Amino acid sequence: MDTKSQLINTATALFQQKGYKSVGLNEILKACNVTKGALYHHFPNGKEELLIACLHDLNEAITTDIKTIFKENLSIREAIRSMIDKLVHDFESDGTLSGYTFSSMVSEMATVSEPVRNACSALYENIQHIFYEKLVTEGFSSESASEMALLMTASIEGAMMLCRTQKSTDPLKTVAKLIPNLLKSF
Amino acid sequence: MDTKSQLINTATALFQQKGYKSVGLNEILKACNVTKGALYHHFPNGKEELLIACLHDLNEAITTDIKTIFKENLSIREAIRSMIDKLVHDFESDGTLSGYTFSSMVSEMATVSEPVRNACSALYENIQHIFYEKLVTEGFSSESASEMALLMTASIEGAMMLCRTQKSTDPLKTVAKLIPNLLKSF
DNA sequence: GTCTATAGCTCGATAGAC
DNA sequence: GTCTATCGAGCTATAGAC
Repeated sequence: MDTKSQLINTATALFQQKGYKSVGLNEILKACNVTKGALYHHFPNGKEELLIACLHDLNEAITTDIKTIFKENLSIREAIRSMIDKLVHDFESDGTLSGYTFSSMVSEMATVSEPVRNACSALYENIQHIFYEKLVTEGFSSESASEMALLMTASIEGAMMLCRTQKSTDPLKTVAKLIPNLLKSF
Repeated sequence: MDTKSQLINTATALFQQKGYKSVGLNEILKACNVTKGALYHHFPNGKEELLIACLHDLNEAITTDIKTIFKENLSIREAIRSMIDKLVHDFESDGTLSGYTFSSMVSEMATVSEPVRNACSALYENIQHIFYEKLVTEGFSSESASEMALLMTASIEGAMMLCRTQKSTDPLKTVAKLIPNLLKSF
């Protein structure tokens, strides 16, 4: 793998685990055996540029990931369930919440850097849009679909936060169990 | 107000806005005209001890706040609505999300410091417990009530995250609108 | 209980050789 | 494109006078 991708992959994982400010450049560089000179060659604007690259990368990864799941599962109920199963499985296997979460980046940087806030905003919008489209093909009205997509995104992201504080996957499991009920309520 | 409370109040607001690591001790001290010596007199273990004090303080503030709202509003639907109205109003008036959110503290510190993670965990549990009790008095079964309390907490916290990225209060408003539907679905 | 001064460290970023 | 050496700023924390 080329140096640039290596940096992005390592940094993304570390940022998701510990947050943006908690991870120093030296830690990233050491983890993937790259030197400072190489980093600043690929990212002349330094750490923040690297973060934005990570967010763009994450955007593509998450989008294709969710789309694949949605293609393999006919109903949205099954799709959501297998999506959350994947998050739960990842969390249980490596102990870190790396999946579709970037709350650490959002809450640290959204109030501080506009470019970062925009990248995060685009990411959430993409996720919601995938949910939205699936819901519309299942017969939801445009308005209901966009509201539901928002609620699903929010409750999953919020559940990940609870998982992190509790060191448990129960919150995600509960949300997964309840989402079908929500869909019924429309 | 005494120095200690002053430090806690100022630090809490700044941590909520910018996150834990983004706020330096100097910034806090300057904002409330206190010197380093005074800080380390009240919090010998430094910044992290101050953070934990902020979380405990926030815990009490949020708990009494929500309990008051729940006393004034008979149905849980009205209570949730007026609770979220308050969050929306605060966000729109001062532009920062200071309300019942500490996601920045969670995502930065939960994986790094156990004492902080425990304080955050206790805070989420308290909030959920207040919801839970209200739901039980409204006739929900114990199991349904605790599931719903979790879903409500998660979706509200997730919605705040979306509000921050979008610089808009719409996500919170949408969630407020949908929660009654959720309650119906049980 | 509060002040100043400063230690000691890590950070992100830069310069210049190769 | 990658390396090392280094800068200057900012950080948390400490020491000691008052």
